[in-house]
Amino acid sequence: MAAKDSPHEAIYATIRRIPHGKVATYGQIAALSGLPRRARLVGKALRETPDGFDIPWQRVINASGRVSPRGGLGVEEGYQRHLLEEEGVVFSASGRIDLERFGWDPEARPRGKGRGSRRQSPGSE
DNA sequence: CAATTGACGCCCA
DNA sequence: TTGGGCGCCAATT
Repeated sequence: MAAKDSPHEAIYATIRRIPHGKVATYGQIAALSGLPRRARLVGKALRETPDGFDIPWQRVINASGRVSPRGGLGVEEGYQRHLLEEEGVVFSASGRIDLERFGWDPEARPRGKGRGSRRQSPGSE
């Protein structure tokens, strides 16, 4: 395959490590991939990614906590939402996700034997 | 080489 | 809170 050490690979790798039931923003992915301000590049990379790819692209959303319109065509906007709901992610009435609860925390990522840190928010719900 | 676009992010009204 | 505008950086035409 392409022997390209493009940032694409780093982006995919970062997205792959997003835990189940959580979501990350483009800027988050970009930063973790070593691309401080290249949130758009992440989006571009994902756009190049065909449906059925082995990465949880559905967990990638924008900083607004909403799924990106993706240009309007391609897949129904409800599709991504459905996938996230299946993972346990809850959408607000406005169609937004609580990044406070479902936002992936890269700093809290257990490595090695770390067991879990639970970022449970005492929210009202 | 220059201009335009873009699965974005942040600030202001 | 929601909506609109400007900015950042790279890729594409």
